[in-house]
Amino acid sequence: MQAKEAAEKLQITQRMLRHYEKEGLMAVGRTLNGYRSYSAADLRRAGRIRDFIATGFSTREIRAMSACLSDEGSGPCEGGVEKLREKLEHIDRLRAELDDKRNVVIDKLAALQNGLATVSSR
Amino acid sequence: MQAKEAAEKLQITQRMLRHYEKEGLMAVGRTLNGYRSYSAADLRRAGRIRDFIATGFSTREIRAMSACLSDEGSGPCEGGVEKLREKLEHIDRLRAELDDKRNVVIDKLAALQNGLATVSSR
DNA sequence: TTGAACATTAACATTTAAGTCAGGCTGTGT
DNA sequence: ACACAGCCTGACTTAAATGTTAATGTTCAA
Repeated sequence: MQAKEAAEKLQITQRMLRHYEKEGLMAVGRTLNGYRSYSAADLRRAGRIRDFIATGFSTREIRAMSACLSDEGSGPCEGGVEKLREKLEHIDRLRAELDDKRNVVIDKLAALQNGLATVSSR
Repeated sequence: MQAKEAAEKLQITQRMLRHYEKEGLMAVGRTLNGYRSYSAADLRRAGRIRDFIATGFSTREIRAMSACLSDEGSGPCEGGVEKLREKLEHIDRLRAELDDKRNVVIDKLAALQNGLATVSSR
């Protein structure tokens, strides 16, 4: 599969795919004419890279745990799990707080509706 | 509380605190001498900003949902929940894959140990 | 065979987070 | 009074992720 299609499937730009490659996060094969040719495995790997980056990991960090990126459960995944856990902590904290806020808003809305109901039913 | 202590509590640098301020993510009061004075609410807010940034949000995104940052469940939190959900998707995907890999490794280890056990018990 | 669509590389630009350093004020203990 | 630690601002710097553009090659269909 060539670049355009791969980028579309991954919902990222071709530029980013090239970026991953230049940063040494993945190696992509070429066809005779020199065009990049993405295998299914390449797609999966690129998808993981995309997710890592979207989650705030730098290319350096990602490179450091490239064992996590290949399909085969190869290496010891150099601290990948721990770092992900850290990220999760950040996210969980935020989510908890946001949920609280959402509940407050919902409560307010409910109170308002009750108030209206009371008024209109009187 | 002044800058140094605040930074220590949040486990970030003073530079980052100043950065948050300059980016318009938070406003910090000053004492008579011009020193920044961080209130408990400021600390909480800065902590949230830190978490958002560590989770891959840009200052622009954070600014856009600043309603999510104040202590009071004020605004409608401009898409904050949805974006967080997206981040969670990324993380969840990665976590699932990493867990799979970890399991593979664990299985291999177990197999190895079994093998050894079998051998040694023979 | 010409043009549209897609590919390539390379170079330049922008934005953001964060480090670092310089020059100067403040506050406190001796 | 002095030193020392902490604060301030501002500017320079770096690294990363992307965007953008330009110049050029390839494929394919009309």
